[in-house]
Amino acid sequence: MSKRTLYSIIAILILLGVYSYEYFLNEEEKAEVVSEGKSTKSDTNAYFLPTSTTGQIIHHEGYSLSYSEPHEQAEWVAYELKKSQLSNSNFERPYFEIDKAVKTGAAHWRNYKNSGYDRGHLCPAADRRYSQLAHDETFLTSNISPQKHDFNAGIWNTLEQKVRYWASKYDGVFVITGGVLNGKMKTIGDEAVSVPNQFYKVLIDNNSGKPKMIAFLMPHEDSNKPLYEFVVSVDTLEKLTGIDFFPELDDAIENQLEASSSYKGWSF
DNA sequence: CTGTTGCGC
DNA sequence: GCGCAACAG
Repeated sequence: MSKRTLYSIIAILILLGVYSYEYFLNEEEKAEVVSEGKSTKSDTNAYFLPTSTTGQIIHHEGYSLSYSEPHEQAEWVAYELKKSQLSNSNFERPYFEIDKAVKTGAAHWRNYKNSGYDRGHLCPAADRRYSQLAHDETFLTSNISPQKHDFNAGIWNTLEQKVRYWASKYDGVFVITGGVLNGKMKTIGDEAVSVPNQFYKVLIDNNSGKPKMIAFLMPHEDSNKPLYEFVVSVDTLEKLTGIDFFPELDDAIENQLEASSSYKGWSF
């Protein structure tokens, strides 16, 4: 091997090293931007963003949300729960933090202190256990709504567990959830965080060929009724909230699926 | 799993 | 305010 050839090889190796290093840095920067909620999630077949009635959509690494400043909480939180993301890792509960990506200023956790209400996760911590970052991110106050403890630890928890069951059974589901920010509501704390009178959840499974949907609307109180008694059509929720849940979906399919309050195809 | 409260620093 | 332990449905 000539000296010249040797130098060429060394030069190529150095260039590769520098390139890899820069690529690595870019990846880091991207992750940083996402966690600050500044980037835009690309529209994939698996990612459905509802419309925002507030004009403030924020993207985090593990979920997106639309923040309602008057009510100091999200009007919806949306995320895909893949089967591969289901995890048993048990992270320690971090402290709640103000979501700095909310330009109008997200609520402080102090509003909930001694209020008698739980800091209820909208995107459950248990749905984001595939990484420490994703898990800890669910403890931003933009992902929290005041919930009665009996409700949160009761039927709402049961529903969240059912979502994980479906994510496993159907190889992933897309989830949209929030409180109904309508009508007369009690408020808590100095910042007057609204206490929703109802909570909803909308699911779409687009992994089995033809998409299927199911929606739940629950009064803000615990119940012993079976989950399927709370199934409503997506149309009902859209009328109630003013949110268009699947604007990207083909209109014909959207109309048909959203009108249905049948839970056929969803195994309880 | 879903959470809160109390205590020491 | 943070870290940790104890407790409740």
